[in-house]
Amino acid sequence: MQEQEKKKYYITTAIAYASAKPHIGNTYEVVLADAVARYKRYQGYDVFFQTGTDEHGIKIENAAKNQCIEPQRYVDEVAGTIRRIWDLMNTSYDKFIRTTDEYHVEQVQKIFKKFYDQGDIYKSEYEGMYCTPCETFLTASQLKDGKCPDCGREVSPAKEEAYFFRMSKYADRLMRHIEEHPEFIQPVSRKNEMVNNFLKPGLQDLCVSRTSFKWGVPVSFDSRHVVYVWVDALSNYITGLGYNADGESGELYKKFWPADLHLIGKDILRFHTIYWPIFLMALGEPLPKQIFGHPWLNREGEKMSKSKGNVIYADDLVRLFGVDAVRYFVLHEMPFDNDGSITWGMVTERVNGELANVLGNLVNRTVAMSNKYFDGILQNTGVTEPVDAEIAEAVKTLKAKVDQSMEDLRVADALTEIFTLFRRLNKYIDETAPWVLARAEETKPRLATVLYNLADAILAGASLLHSFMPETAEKIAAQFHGKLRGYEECDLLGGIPNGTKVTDQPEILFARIDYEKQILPEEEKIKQAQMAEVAKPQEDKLPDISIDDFAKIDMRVGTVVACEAVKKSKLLHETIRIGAGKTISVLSGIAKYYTPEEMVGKKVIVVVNLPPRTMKGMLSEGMVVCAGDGDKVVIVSPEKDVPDGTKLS
RNA sequence: CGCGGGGUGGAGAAGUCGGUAUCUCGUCGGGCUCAUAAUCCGAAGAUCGCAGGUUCGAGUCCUGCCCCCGCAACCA
Repeated sequence: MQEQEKKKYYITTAIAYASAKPHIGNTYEVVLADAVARYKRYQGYDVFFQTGTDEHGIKIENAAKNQCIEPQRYVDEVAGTIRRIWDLMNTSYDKFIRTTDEYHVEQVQKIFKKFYDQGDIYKSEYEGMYCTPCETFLTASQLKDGKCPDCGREVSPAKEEAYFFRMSKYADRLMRHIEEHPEFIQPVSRKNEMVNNFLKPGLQDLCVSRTSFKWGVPVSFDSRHVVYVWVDALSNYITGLGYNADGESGELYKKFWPADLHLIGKDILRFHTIYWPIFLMALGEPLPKQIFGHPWLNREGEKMSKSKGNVIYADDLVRLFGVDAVRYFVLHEMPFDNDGSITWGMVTERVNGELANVLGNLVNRTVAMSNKYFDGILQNTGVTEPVDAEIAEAVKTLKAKVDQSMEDLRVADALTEIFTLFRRLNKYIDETAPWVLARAEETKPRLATVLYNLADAILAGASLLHSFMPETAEKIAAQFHGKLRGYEECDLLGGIPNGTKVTDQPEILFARIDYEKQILPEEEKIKQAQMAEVAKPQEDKLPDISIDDFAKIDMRVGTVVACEAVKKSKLLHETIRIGAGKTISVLSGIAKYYTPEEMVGKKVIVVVNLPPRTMKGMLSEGMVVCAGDGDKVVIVSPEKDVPDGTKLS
């Protein structure tokens, strides 16, 4: 970079929805952004890193109602939790914006008005399914079994007055922008998805206001409406910098907008690559330079969910492994465009195999030898061997490699490169065999240089590591009583002054962890606690019925005599014997939980007096009684053997 | 034929413009003893989902098929 003025770099994460405590998958995004932000600062950029919380919407309104508190109090609490976790992860954000902040609300109102005045927003009617008790509109995709996902009750079609944004007006311009800026949507594989699925078929106008709930930014010229999520949430990227829709924007805005990078989850890529640019076009503001939709961190292929007791939270991880171990894990373990995976066992393996064995042990043995052979004094005597050049070369090329990886946002690769240096240094120790050099007086000068080189190269590596694991890098520097190096000199050796004394009390950077003893019991505890929390009593008890109502249900014991999976569905097709020579055909949505083989021979309970129904072209004449909900389903069987056809009462 | 993503040694991944298949973990054998039962070296192990095709040559390009994962539908 030239000596001129520092280049600016504005990076944001998506703002976190303040309805619940974020799990490690959500936390990953901020850590990733933090690593990028820190590295850019290290390279000399003037960085502004913004994150925050999205605090409006019906979900929050309802959650607050359930706790009998004001929505504002509710979001204050959750936003506090979120910010505490971001801080716990040692993220270096410059600004934490909340969509309930006054300046934000004011600007959102102005932006909305401006769109309306320009004719980009018009009033119409929103049609959809409506759940009356919850007072919520639901899209087809939100419905669960055709019913309300929250209360499970019937929904009915309804209309609501709403404002819409005329997306079509800007679609061509956006399409052109995307084609002309191949780097705009990252990873590129997602670009086609957006273009083919949303732009090419023609953009639908977007509903941007609601009257069905109150907890949102009021529309200034129509008090029955509140601004619906996207205009509100996306605007944070400019309001946080002091954007002013009808006047002079603040200095920060002038300096930092447009954003260099919006780092978001792949699920909301559509909103950031289509709606957000169009809003900006409508405002006459420049578009962000790049939007990166990162993959998800899953739990061994499954989604995290409390009812499975497999949600992993950042604070639990930090308690058991330490901040930098968690940062290392999420940054290193995430592939570039596939979803990543996390388990307690995997984190343990990484901590032991890489942080303790490769890095921690390297620092430890280097410090220990310096103390043992030279009372901790580092001295470059100039006695070199050809192998030293290889180390110098490794240090020199490391910077370029990390630069390139970070440029491509391949943060995991950058970390791998740094650890490749540490592995190389472990090898260097074996190649030079300091303990052999220590045996004779005449090889002592060589020994001194070897230890000096080691310390020197470790410091260089630690300097580059700082963006990813700040605490660890500083701890390493402290052990050598040295300083982390600036970007300009981190690829050069010889930076340690001769005579520097290393610590005589080496600290273990990462202790090895015994999974069975230290982690497993904790993991179990956490799991139990989550499942207990989810097991809700009373609450969703159905209305009372009479004994007569119950008597109307004809349930029989049956035996599955044949069973096959129905192709391309979640269905199993069972043939069930419900009496001598009498069988019925039943379809059940349990293919995810049982294989056809294990179903055959099972005793089940069948409801036999339901009207037959056709699914996937096959007839179902009854229903197998199961226990459970969407996440876990088990078949109910009689506790002792009874003949098929036995009635339940 | 719903949309999208993916199938590479036991596990997880890399593989840019087609040219000897790479890394980490694990396994086995060996070395070393400074170090956190750490470290270093070596070996075994992949017909790169299957079948065709283009090519002097394909994990990499084309066609068809199979399987897995999200989302949608179905889930009496």
